[in-house]
Amino acid sequence: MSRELRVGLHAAIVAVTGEQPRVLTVPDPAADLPTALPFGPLDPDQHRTLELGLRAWVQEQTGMELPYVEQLYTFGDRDRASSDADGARVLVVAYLALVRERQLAEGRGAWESVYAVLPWEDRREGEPNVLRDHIRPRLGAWVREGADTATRRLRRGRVDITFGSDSAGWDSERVLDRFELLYEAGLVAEAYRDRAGSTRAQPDPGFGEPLALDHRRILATALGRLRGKLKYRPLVFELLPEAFTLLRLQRTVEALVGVRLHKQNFRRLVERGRLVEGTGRLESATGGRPAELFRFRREVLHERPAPGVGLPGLPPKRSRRA
Amino acid sequence: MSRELRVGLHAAIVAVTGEQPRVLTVPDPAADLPTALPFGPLDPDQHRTLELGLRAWVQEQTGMELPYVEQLYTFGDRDRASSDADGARVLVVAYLALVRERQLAEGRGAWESVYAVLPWEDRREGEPNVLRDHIRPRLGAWVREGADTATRRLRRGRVDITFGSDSAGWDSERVLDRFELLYEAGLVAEAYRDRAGSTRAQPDPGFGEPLALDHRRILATALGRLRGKLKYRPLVFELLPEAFTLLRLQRTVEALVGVRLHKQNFRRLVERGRLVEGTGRLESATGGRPAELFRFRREVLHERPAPGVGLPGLPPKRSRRA
DNA sequence: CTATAAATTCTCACTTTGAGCATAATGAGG
DNA sequence: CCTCATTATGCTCAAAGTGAGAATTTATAG
Repeated sequence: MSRELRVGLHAAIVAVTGEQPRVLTVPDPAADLPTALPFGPLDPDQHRTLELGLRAWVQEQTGMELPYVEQLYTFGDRDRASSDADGARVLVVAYLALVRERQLAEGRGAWESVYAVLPWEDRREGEPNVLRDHIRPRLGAWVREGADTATRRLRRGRVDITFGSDSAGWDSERVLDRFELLYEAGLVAEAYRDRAGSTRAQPDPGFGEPLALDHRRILATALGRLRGKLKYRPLVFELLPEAFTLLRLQRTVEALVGVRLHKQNFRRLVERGRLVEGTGRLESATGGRPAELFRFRREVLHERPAPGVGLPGLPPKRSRRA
Repeated sequence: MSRELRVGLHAAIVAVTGEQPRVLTVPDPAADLPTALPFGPLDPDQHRTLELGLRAWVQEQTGMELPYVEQLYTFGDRDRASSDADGARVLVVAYLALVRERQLAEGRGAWESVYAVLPWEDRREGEPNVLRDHIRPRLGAWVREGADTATRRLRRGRVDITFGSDSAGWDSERVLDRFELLYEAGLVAEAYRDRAGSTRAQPDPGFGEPLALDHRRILATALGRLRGKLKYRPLVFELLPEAFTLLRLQRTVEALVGVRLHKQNFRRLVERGRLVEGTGRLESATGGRPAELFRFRREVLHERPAPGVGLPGLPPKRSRRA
């Protein structure tokens, strides 16, 4: 007799408010951890498609309609927070959704800062201290702990390629690789949950706020996908109001990618790509010269096959000092 | 009482032999259609991860080990060839695998040409006739059939952006978009299977060989993903022998992307990216001057975060005449 | 009226692309 | 042996795209 099989639909709903990327969280139903992403089981009878099922659960738990939804990945590891208390096998189908910032009704969830969950991903002010002071040293230790030379070289290679080094730069899209590496190295709280008798003590607080279940992994997948897709699809505009200044657009991209951009070159890219058009109106609350308000040119969707914001290089502030 | 839920693991196993991309097919177990991709149900007790389950099924059905496997997408539409005969709800988790060309043991599957299944995707000799003579006209008809002006404009936009037009070029990665459009327009055999009483007669033979179940959709997803990823990951080398000439490398990329490339520029990209290194040995069966044999420089994986073959433009043969 | 903060415009050197021409090394046919 | 077809490999050049930063404009806060 075969074990029972269930499928959960989970949503990383992302918005950007006040130059911070945020993710919508709800109280964890299991209640031993504070926050979870909205999720619920697929109902084979009611839900005609997976995405409709997801929308139904999000609607029920947060009252929210989702204008943009995209499937991320299906997780099914047996030993990784994906089996129920009653021993059923549970698959997790994870989705990314993008919404504009908005108020949430009481008790219908809260916006959690993405970088509170994944602190090492925000490099807008240069490499964050937590990376230099906590993460890199402990990754270094993990490399040295490798049983033999081959293992150590392999580990060193993985650390370098995911977290960057002198030779290889920081690849903003490798969010999931970085999280998985921290998980394998036993540096994030999830590692304790899954392999109870781990060798280490509780991880440093700097290693980010864990979420319920596998939800931090889902968030990492979502952020990585979002960062990658930004470059060739005009997704940012899902996160912005109808009219916005170019600086606001830039700040929103920066918030997501976790890196500062060169202002003039960013504008050049956006304008050359004909992604926006001026509205004539001005925004005067800028603290300086008023900025023109722009709107997204929806037509690009019918003009070029792969429009996107692209990423000009960052100004050489406190970077490249790994 | 809830309907039963099952999960199928399906593999698009791709190789390139003789300048043709191929996909591994096995006899369809249901036997009313000739060929299917290898697949089998997830066993919640035996399969520790989804990928291991997939490998087990492929091993059993084809005797093949898979060096490279990547999850593609999870399909779960209730009304689209994804529910079993006995009425259970079935999810399909689709994977892409890459292997080197090899002989198959008797009755352990056969290599089917990818472009026999998706003929409109091969533009190496310019836009294929089937597109001009059959597909575009019927898509045009579908556009005109739209109930109102808005619908027609929307349809026209979708056709232009997926199949290209004067303004928008051909985007080789939109393989799935194209298949889905043909499905919606009722031009591929799958559309008949799913909505029995369709308005149209059988589709033209030029619309490609259907596969069992939803497998052509999976193949379209696989090809699109492969085409996209080729540009920033060194996947081609999974499909090539240890040593190869630069022309062979180029032909393999061309076979997958379905487009001809400019030879000198292609080489420049490959060499500047330091993706390969010469072996000193020569291949003399070229029909002209012998070519040097190269090998993949595995080190790039530890040097740059996003190496890949990139795509120089195509020579202006019979192109851009949509 | 002046300092400060942004917004907007321009420049400029440098790299990367797209295309095509030129030269080199084979085997086949005379 | 000589010539040609065939493919490999090198080289050039203009056009377009990038990275960095200077200069100019128009607000607001004293």
